Amino acid sequence: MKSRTTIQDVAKKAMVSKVTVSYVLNGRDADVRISQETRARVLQAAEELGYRPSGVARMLVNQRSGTIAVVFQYASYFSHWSSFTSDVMRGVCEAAVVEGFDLMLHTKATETVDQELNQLLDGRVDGALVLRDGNDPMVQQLINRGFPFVLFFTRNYDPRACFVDSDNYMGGQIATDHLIKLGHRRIGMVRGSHQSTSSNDRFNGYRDALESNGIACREDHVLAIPTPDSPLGGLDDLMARPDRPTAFFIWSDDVAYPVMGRLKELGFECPRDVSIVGFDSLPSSELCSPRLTSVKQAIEEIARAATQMLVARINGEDIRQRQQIFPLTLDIRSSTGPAPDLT
Amino acid sequence: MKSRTTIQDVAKKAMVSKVTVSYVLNGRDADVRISQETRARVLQAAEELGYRPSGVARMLVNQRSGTIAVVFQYASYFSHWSSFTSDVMRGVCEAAVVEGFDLMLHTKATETVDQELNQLLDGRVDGALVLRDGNDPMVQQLINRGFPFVLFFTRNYDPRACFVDSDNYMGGQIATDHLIKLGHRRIGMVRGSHQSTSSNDRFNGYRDALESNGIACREDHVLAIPTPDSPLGGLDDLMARPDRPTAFFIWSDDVAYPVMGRLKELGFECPRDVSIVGFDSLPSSELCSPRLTSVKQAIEEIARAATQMLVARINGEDIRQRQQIFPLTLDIRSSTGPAPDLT
DNA sequence: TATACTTACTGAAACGGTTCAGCACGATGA
DNA sequence: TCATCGTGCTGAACCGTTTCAGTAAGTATA
Repeated sequence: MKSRTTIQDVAKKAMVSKVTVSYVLNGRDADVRISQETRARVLQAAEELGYRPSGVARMLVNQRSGTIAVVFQYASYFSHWSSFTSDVMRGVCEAAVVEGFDLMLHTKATETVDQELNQLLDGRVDGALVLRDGNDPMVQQLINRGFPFVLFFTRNYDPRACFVDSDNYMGGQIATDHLIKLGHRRIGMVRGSHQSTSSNDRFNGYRDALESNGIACREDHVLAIPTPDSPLGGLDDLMARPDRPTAFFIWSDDVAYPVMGRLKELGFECPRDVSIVGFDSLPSSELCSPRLTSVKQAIEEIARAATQMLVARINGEDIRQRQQIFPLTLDIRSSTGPAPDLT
Repeated sequence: MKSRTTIQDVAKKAMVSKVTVSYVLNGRDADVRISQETRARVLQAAEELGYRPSGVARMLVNQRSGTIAVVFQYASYFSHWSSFTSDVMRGVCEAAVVEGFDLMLHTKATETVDQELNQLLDGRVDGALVLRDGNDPMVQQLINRGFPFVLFFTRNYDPRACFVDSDNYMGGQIATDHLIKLGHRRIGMVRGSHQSTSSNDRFNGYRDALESNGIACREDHVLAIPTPDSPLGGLDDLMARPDRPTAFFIWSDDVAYPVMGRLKELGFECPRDVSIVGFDSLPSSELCSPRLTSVKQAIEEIARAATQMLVARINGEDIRQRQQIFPLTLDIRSSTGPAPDLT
């Protein structure tokens, strides 16, 4: 295991001090003047030795790593690396390249919050993009420490926190409005976790859309997302009732697919008997049959915005707005249609 | 910008030397004995100051970062962060967590190979998982430098190189065999780049399967994957001919979808008029209509295996086998059926 | 001929840890 | 009483850079 070529090696070969090598290689012509001959000698020595400066040593002295961390939820019912995550990463990568930052991934299922914090605070990253729930204990710790981070796809209203999120409330509204306009009056929802802000916001949007149209929001038409324990449990019962929903607004496309599958098995044709609106507008929603109407988040844009906001924080710039909320749009496809006549 | 709490601060507060702090915090009881009182004092001081050791300083002295890089192709017709990439990352993350390594992402579109190398060789990572084509100039550089890395989903037969790959040749074979067994004799292919080993292997498997069944491989039945410039150009012409293929083996599912779409527009029903076999068996292939028969790679497994191999290399273990090749399977769905009678 | 100003370069300290060798002290054994 | 040993701790060197303050020599200015 031969050890790395250091700046000292280059210095010796070029018969100058390592300081000179540093100045030449970093092109700091403004600060220190180096003669052309010396410069050439240094450059050649570096070239011949195949010298690569140690980023680690640099980080240590500069107190800056030029790297940002992306922190994911480490466990969830859905896979970490779904299409959603892909879009997120694309946005983050793009923005990071532009801003000149490298990326670290923190999806590690460490034992304790403390261990996770060690990872983030050990100087290897200048800041973090956090895709955890805004109430995660770790988030509070980061706030208290004054560590530069930006939440995305979630919220935390602490005045010291920054976040970029979709307008989930609006998402619930436009999905529900669309169904109401199609004549549906009994609109069910398959909702996400009660712990998650996004989930609650979507639900509130759904409820308010109903109520502002004079439709009562019925608890018994709201189902929880399936888990390994209770996979679509309530759906069969609900659809067996005479006052069954004629449409569903569903937490996410990933959940909408199996729901559509189950409804078909139960003999309901979509959209003739029941309409479905999903959330995320995954690429697959264009391929499935019927093509799924779905609320679309500007995932890449949000990811880019969050990255830019983080970089601004790292650079100590004044953040004009610490909260950014992006509007949502509805991709109308063929899984939604006029309400059936059930009289 | 208050500077970080250092080991020195803890030492002062606990009234010991920083060496003692280091020993206590690292639990090096075997090497150096510390009294219970001192230990307690140090621990408390560290706790009260909220001390987090600098990973950077550690890396510098240990000459080891506990981090591996994942290097992606920086440009391609397909999106970086497709479902394929998701699966790859899931496998890599899992294995990295188990092995105790952190992850850096290198998808950066740097100007030159040299700049990219700087990134990898600057000591921030102990090794790299490389998802570039095996002939990428960067790969050769890494080999020459003796940098620990493992290629995956591609190959390089240099004896100093390590790789983990799918048996693409076999993939081409089983896809084609399946079609032949269904009675197809005129089987087209939409092939990938001529530069990529995987692509050539798949093609060779396809060709050999044909020929070992007494069917000539016809150049005019082989199309290139669509690019922004020539989107599915040759397909229309090919299908207009009387000796058109009755089946296609297609480079990837991502390409298969638009091909299926176009065939439908041209009035061909799948699988009645034409059968399609894709490659990757994406989740969407279960959702699209008809459900797409597709060759499946053990993506996560390969990613895990590559990660483990890399860690072994980093740890200086003797690598038993520097090449691992994983078999492929065929997910038979409804896009393939008996050959139509075209007489 | 003394003074100031460039030019070209360098020594030493710092960044925040780890490791090695060694030291002071009290207890033990001969 | 002296050598030996174990215990508990520390000084100094080191990892590979950058930065600050300075120095020595040559050149222009007065």
